[in-house]
Amino acid sequence: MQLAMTRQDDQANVELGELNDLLGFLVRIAQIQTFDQFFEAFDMQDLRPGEVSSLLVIGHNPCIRQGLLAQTLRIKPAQMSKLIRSLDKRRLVERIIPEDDRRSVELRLTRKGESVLDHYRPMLNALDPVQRGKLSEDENRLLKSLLRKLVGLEPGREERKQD
Amino acid sequence: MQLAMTRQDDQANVELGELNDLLGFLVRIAQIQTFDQFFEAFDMQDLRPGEVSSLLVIGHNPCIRQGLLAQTLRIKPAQMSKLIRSLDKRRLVERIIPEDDRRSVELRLTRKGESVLDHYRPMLNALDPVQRGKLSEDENRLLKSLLRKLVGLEPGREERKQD
DNA sequence: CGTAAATACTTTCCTGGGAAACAATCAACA
DNA sequence: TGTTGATTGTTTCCCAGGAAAGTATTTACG
Repeated sequence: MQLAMTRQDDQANVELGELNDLLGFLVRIAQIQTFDQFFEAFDMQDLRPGEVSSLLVIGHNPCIRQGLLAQTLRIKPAQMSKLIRSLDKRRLVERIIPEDDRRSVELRLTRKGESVLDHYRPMLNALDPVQRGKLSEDENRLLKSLLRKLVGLEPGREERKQD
Repeated sequence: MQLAMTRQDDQANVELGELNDLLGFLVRIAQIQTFDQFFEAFDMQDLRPGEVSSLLVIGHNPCIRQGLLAQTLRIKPAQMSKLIRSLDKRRLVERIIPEDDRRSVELRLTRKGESVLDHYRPMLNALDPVQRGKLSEDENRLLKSLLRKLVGLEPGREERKQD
């Protein structure tokens, strides 16, 4: 058997230059990698990242309005519309048109949605960089904290309280 | 004039739940934000992120092969093909078919490519979170360092040498 | 009340990026 | 040398996601 090494594989000595110091580039690489890992973990579950995060937020905020959900997850309203329609078709969420504003849509998890979420929730742990041996506990906590600060999100639990 | 505040704007008190602690989510938000900032800075320059990073890497690695460039930037070969074709059409890069392997393509910046790059390079600084007042110097350095570790990239300059 | 503007979501259309099939070239080896 | 298989890049086709226009409902105000 041959060494499956081609000239292409000397990726190591490509000089990245200022790219290696450009946050946007690093974030993009991290994004690709985390997405790959997601699809690896959720393989064949026909649940996509946006759907999982939508289910999570709906679960924590029953009767949240669709527009607010979209805004929270940085998903464009047009796309959220399709996404929710799909979740609705699969009976994972319930669309409620409130009487006091019939333009809007309120969202709740169905029983089925809750159980699906409970079932797949453990998989999220598999995505943890600590689990994957990429970072230490401290590094992981620090990284997330810095990212939250970068994007202007509220501090996580472990940063708010000291217990 | 009315307060442009609608019920939708109480985004602050949406409970993110475990999402707030999920690295993949934070990375996605950061990605969206850095992309927005890129397009803000490079507005109307018809240079897209992948094109800028390609130019940068080609500049630092003259005669790099197209496949290796794609692999380095995590851009799929099919897309790199179009991207390079576009840069070629605009005379920013030169495609060289080497005699010793006529399947492959070697890339160099043209004179025009170099000057375009030099001209827009300062804009990259505008994307720096320190410049934008989002992070301190130390936080920025730390964040990038952690991201590099997460994705398995070589440490940056400031981590290698201590001068 | 009635009309105009704002809001919330949806639909339509289009572009960018991915997967898979393809073409060209090179390497291996009888 | 000739044939098989691997490598490199390209083309084709398809789908997710974005922008803009459209629909329904509500609010503002004369």
